[in-house]
Amino acid sequence: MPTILIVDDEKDIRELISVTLMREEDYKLLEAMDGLTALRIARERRPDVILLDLMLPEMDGLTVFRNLRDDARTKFIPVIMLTARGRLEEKITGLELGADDYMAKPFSPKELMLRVRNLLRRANPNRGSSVIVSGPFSLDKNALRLDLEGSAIDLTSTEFKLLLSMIESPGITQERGDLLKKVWGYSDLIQTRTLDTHIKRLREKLGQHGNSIETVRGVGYRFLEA
Amino acid sequence: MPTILIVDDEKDIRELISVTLMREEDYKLLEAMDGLTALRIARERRPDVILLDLMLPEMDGLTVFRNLRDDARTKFIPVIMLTARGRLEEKITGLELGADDYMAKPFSPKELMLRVRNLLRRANPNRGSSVIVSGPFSLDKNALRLDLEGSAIDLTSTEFKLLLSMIESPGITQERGDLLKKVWGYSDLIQTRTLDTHIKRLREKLGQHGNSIETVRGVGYRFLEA
DNA sequence: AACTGCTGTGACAAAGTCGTAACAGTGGAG
DNA sequence: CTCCACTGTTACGACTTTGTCACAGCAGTT
Repeated sequence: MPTILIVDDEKDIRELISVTLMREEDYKLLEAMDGLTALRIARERRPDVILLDLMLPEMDGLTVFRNLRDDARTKFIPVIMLTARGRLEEKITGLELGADDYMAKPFSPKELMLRVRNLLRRANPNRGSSVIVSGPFSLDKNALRLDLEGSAIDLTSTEFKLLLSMIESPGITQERGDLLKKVWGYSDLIQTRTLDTHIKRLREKLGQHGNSIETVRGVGYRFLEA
Repeated sequence: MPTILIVDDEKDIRELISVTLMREEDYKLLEAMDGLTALRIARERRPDVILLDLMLPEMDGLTVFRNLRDDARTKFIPVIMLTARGRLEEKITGLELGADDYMAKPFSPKELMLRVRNLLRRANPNRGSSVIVSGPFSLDKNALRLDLEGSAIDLTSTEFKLLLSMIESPGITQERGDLLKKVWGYSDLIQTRTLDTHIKRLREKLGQHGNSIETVRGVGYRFLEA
């Protein structure tokens, strides 16, 4: 079910949107009333679409938007900006910054529906399954890249496969034999330090998060859940 | 039969929920009216799902929830939070803390049914099976780790296997020969002090709970049930 | 009390495991 | 071709785990 995050400090608007959306399709709705909360929710729940009002207390909408785009976890979530009719400058700035759509209040329910559906349709195929997220880690299978707290870390393909194998089942210990088979295609029996070496290289690249990879002596390694 | 714990101080709500749930499926229901009782029941009976109202006398729902998550015995029990409609902050906090679902009162019976069934389906297969619990002990097969009253104790793989062999049938005496066969693969006849040595090391690591392992002179050892 | 068989304990050596550095082979990019 | 990042392998030190032994202590019996 698609998840939609609504960011607006006016309760009426939030309810109007909820009602409008829910009338025709099944969505999961999240709501935030201020920018900081919105950013937090966006990072943690990773909605499929964000409806972002530009008039917010404290942190204004454009700033929220920039923050969304600067963080790997939320970089690709489509955003529809909302604002009072006629504030042309904001509109221009917003679209310049890369907002995916823009709506002036008051908007018609039908229009809202259409825009949301539109974004959902075009947004999903690209990403979704190719990005795996766990805590501050975000693995992009296509780019073979790891984003850690927003900054990119290049991994070699072996390192990537290794990390992926562990991160796919966080908290579960992967036995040495299993990892060797999965990543290298070796049979279980083999006696080698290759695995250890690559674990070491991974830990180095993960920096302070290196200890997310835990050694389970006599068994293997496991990735700690966030 | 799945067990469900209802935590709410309003009798009406508890009854409403009971009636709703029992109408369609067979559940075993437990009830608690305050946080402390809820925690105790949760630890002792280990329900499959907990319905937790956030408005409770004395200890509030979020605190109860944190306590549930901090204790290895209840860490993985899915929780559905209940609260009066519109208390958005609580909802956000709850979900942030890792609540598995959330419902605003008043809720429709059908919705309740669906969410409970949903959680039951998805909760157990993944994680449940790897953790074995007995009294204050909680063995995590994945981490080869023992949680004793919430704090972690590292065990070597031999110690782990040994403890597991005994804890799987609490109260039943395991003969020396059986343990040697199970843990070490030795034949029964062998004469060795190895078993005793490892029992000793286990008792040491268990600290004050070391006497949960009882010697049955001339036969073997047994793990006392809580 | 003395005896006897079983258990607990501390010490130790052997085996096993892990992390690390160094090195060499490989293949692709320029 | 040359360079270089990537990879697998080896050697080695540090540390942990394990099994064994000798012996002290204990429980139940006589």
